[in-house]
Amino acid sequence: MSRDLPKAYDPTAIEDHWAEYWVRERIFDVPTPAAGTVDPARIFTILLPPPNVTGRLHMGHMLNQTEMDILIRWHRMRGDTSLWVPGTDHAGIATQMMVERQLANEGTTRQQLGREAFVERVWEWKKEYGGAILGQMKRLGASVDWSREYFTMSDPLSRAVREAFVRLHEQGLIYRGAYIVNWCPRCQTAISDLEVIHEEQQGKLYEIRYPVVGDAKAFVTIATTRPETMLGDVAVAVNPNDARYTHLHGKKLRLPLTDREIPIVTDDWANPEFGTGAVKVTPAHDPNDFAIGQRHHLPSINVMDDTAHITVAGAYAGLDRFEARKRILADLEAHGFLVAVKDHTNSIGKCDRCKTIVEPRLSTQWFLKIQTLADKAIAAVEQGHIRFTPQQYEKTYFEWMRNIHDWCISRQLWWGHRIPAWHCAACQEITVARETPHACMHCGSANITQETDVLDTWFSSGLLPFTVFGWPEQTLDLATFYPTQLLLTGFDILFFWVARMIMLGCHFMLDVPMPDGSKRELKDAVPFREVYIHALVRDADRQKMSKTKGNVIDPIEIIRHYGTDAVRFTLASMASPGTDIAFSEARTEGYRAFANKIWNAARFIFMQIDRAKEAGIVVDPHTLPAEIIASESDPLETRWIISRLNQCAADVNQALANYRFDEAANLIYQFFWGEFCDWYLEIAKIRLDFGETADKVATTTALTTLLSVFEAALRLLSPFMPFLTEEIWHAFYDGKPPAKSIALSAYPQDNATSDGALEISMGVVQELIVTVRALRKELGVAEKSTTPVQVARCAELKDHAELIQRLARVSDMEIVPSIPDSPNKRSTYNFDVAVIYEKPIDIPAERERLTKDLAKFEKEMESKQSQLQNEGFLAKAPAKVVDGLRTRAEELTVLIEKTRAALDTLDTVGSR
RNA sequence: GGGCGGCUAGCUCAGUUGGUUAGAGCGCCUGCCUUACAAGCAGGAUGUCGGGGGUUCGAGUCCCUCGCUGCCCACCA
Repeated sequence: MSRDLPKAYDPTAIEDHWAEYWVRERIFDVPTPAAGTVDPARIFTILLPPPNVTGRLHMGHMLNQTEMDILIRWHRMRGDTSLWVPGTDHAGIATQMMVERQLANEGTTRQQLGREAFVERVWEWKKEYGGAILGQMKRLGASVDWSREYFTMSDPLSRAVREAFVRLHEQGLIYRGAYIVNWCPRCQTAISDLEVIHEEQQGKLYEIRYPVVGDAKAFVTIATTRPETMLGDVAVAVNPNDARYTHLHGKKLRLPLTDREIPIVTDDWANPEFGTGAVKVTPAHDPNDFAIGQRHHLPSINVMDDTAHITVAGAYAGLDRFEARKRILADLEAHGFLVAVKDHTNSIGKCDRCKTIVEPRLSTQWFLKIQTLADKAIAAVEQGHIRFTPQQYEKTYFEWMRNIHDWCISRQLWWGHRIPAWHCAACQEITVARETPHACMHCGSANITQETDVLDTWFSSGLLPFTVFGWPEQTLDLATFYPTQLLLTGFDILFFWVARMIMLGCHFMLDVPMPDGSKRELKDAVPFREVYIHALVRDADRQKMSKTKGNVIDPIEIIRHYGTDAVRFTLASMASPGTDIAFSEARTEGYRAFANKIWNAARFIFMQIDRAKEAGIVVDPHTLPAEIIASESDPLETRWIISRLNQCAADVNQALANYRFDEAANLIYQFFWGEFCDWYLEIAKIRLDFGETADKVATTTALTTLLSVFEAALRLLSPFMPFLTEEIWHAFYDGKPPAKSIALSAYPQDNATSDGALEISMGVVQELIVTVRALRKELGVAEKSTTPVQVARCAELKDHAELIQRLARVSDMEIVPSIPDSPNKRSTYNFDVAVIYEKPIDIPAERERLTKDLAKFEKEMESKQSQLQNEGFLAKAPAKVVDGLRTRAEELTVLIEKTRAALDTLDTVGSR
C-alpha cells in the first residue's frame, strides 16, 4: 500500500480487498474477556436483527447495518469492548415456502417427500443459499464478529429453545387448547394476530331470514359478511334489551339450507344498532361467536378443512369457501331467504406471507399466557430501564403491550423447532420434556408420539439476546455481554421481535444471578438498554419499495455504481430520526464526489511528502505528535484548522451519542470539504515552500499540521466511509500503519477547546477574500489576472497579506486610512475594500444589487429598532439576546451608511 | 373506531429547551481545463416556513382550528 494512488477514485478497486481483509484478519472478533477485567460501562454489545436465511439484501438492511456499523466502529475507536453478533433466522414459513416452490418445479411436493426428507432438503437448501445475505453483509463492511455467527436452528440454540419452552410449561404459562385462531388456508397453518394484515375492502353485507320454528310467517333477519359460515351456525343472538325480539326469547329458528334447528339466545354482544340487531352465532369461525358459544354452552361446528374447503356433508361438501359462498347465496335467493345485499366496507385479514384471506377457525394450538410477561415488559420501559429513540415509539409499545392477547406459538409447519411435547396414545395425556422421553410421564406407556407442530419463528428469535451467549448455561459470555446496549431496527418488527425479546428477556434473565452472585433485578434483566428505531427507505419519489411496483433499489447494484462508502454516507446523512428516507441517487452521486475529493486530497498531501523529501525535509507520518495542539506562535490558519477539527470532533461525538447520523455526516462533510479542502489546503499550498531560500522550519511545521489534521480527519470519517479511509490510511503510513486497521485506531475527541476569537479573525480574512473575489467578478476582471486592492478600517489584515494575495488574486494590498466611495468599493462591518481596476462596472446591475441590499438592511434595522425600543423586550429578554441585537444594529448602521454612500456614488458616476 | 407522523428554496431534507441575519446537498445562472480533484474551482439567484386564529416583548418552533398526506393499531356481525 504505497502512497502511489491512482488519479481517479475507484471504489470497486479497493472495497473488495478490504472487505476480505477485515474478515480474514479477524479484525472485529471479540474474545471473551477474563472475568472482571472489563468495566461494564465500557462494553458495547449489539445483536444483528437476524435476516431470514431466504433473504436478499435490500435497502432496509443496508440502512440498518450502516447505522449499526457506524455506532459499533465509533465505540470500538473510543476504546470500548465492542461486540456485534451476526446471525440468521431460520424463518419458518418463508423458508418452507421457498423450498416448496423448488419442489413444485421438480414436480413433487413436501407431502410426497415426507417430513424427514423435506426437513433434510431444507437444511441442504440452507447450506447452499442461506449464507447469501451474510456474504452481502461482508461486502458492506459490517464490522461484526464472525466467529460468533449464530443460526436460530443450530444445536445450541435449539437446546435453548426447548429449555425455554419446557420452563414456561412448568411455570404454567404454556397451554394447549381449541380456540379461534387465524388460519391461512394456503400455508395451512395457524398464524399469530401480528401475521395478519388488515385491508379495508368494499364488501357486501348479506341479510338473511331465518324462519321461526312453529310460526310459518315469522322470521328473524340476520346480517353477515361471510354467508358460507352459516353452515356452522348454532344459534342466533339478540340483545336482551332489544324490544323487537322480546317475544322470540326462548324460541327456535330453522337454519335455511339445512334441517337444523338453532336456538335464539340473548347476549349483550348483539348490538341493536347494527344491521337488524340479530346476529348469527358460529363459534367455530368467529372469535366473538366463540365467546358467545362459551357463555351459552353451545356446540361448535367447524365447517372447513385446512384448505378452507367445506366439510359439512351435503350439497356444498368439498367446495372452496368462496365457491360455497356463491352457491349458498344463489340457493338462499332461490328459496327467498336472501332479503338484501348491502354495500359494506370492512377490513379483511390477509396472511402476511402469501396474502391469502385468513380464515378465523377453531383449532387446537399451543399458547403462551402473556400477561405476566407483558407486565414486566411494561414495567421495564416505564421504569426507564429501556429507552426508545425516537421516544414516541414508547407510546406505541405501551399501547400494544397493554392490549396484548395470548400468543399462539404453534405452527403447522415442518421447518422449525418441533415442540418438545409427546402425546400418549394410551392415556391421551401430554408429556413435555427437555430430552426425548421413552414413556408417558402420566401412565408410563411407551406408546407416545411427538407433537407435529413447530414453534413460531419469533419464539426462538425472541430468546436470542441471551441464547447467543450460551443460556441456559451461566457462561462468562452471558455475564459479560448481557444485557446488550442497543437494539437498532425498523418499526416493522417492533411487536414481532422487539416486544417479544423484552418480554422473554425480562422473564428468563430475572432468574439468572448477576456476575457477582447477587440477585438480578429488572434493570439488568432487560435484553437491551436502548432501542433505536429507524425509518423506512423509500424510493426517490417517496414510494414504498415493492417488488410488484418494480421500484426496488438493489443496494448491491447501487454499490457497484457508486461504491459502498458513498451509499453508506448517503444513508447516514439522510437518517434523521422519525422521517422516512427517500433514497436519491443524485445524493449518492454527490457523496461519491465527496469520496473522490478525499481521495484527491490524499494524493495532494502525498505529493507534498515526496516534494518535501526531495527538498531534504522529512516528516514521517509515524512520528507525528499524538495530540494535535496549536501553539501561540503558529500561523493563523494552523491554529484555525486545529480549532475547527476539535470543534468538529466534539460535535460529531455529540451527534453520534444522540443517534444523529445525519448531523454527524454533515458535520464531517462540511469540515472536510468546506474548511479543510477549500481553505486550509489552499493556504497550505502557500506555506509549503520547498525552495532553496524557504524557511524550512515553517515549512516543516505546516507539513506536520497538514498531515496531522488530515490523518485525524480520516479517523473521524472512518466509521462512515470505512473502505476509503482504510485504503488511504494504510497508504498514508506507506503500508506500515501503526495498527492493522484504522478501525482499531482512536476516534478523535474534543481534546482542546476551540478558540472563538481566533475563528473570528480567520473569519475576517475569509470575508475579505470572498469580498474581493466577488468584486473582481463583478468588475469583470479576468480570472487569471491579479489586481491591487485597498483596505481600510482593518489594519490587522496586513498581517495576512500573502494569504489574501494568493487566494484572492491580489497583486498588492495597501492599507489606507479611508477609501473614497466608488463603484469599485465594497464595505462590510469589519472593513472597506476597493479593487483597483479600470473597467467600469455594470452600473444598472450594481445599482440593483445595492438597492436590494439597502432595502434588506433597512427592513432588518426597522425590526431591530422597534424591538430595542420595546420595553417589554428589554425587560424580559435575556441579556445575551439584547446585546446581540445591539451589536447587529451597530453593524446595520454601518452597512446602511456604506450602502447609501455607494449608491450615491453610483448615481454620480452614472450621470457623468 | 382509536393513535402517531409529515407539510420549510425547483427537488430531497436539517432547523435542539420559542431569542440575534431560516440552513445543507442536488438542480439552476455566470466565469474558469488555476498540474490534488471538471466527480473540480470561484461567484450568484431562490423561501407569504400548508391556511386561519391565539399565547408572548418575540413563533418555523407553543396552543386551538381547518386542509392535504402517509403510517400503525382494532374481534363490530
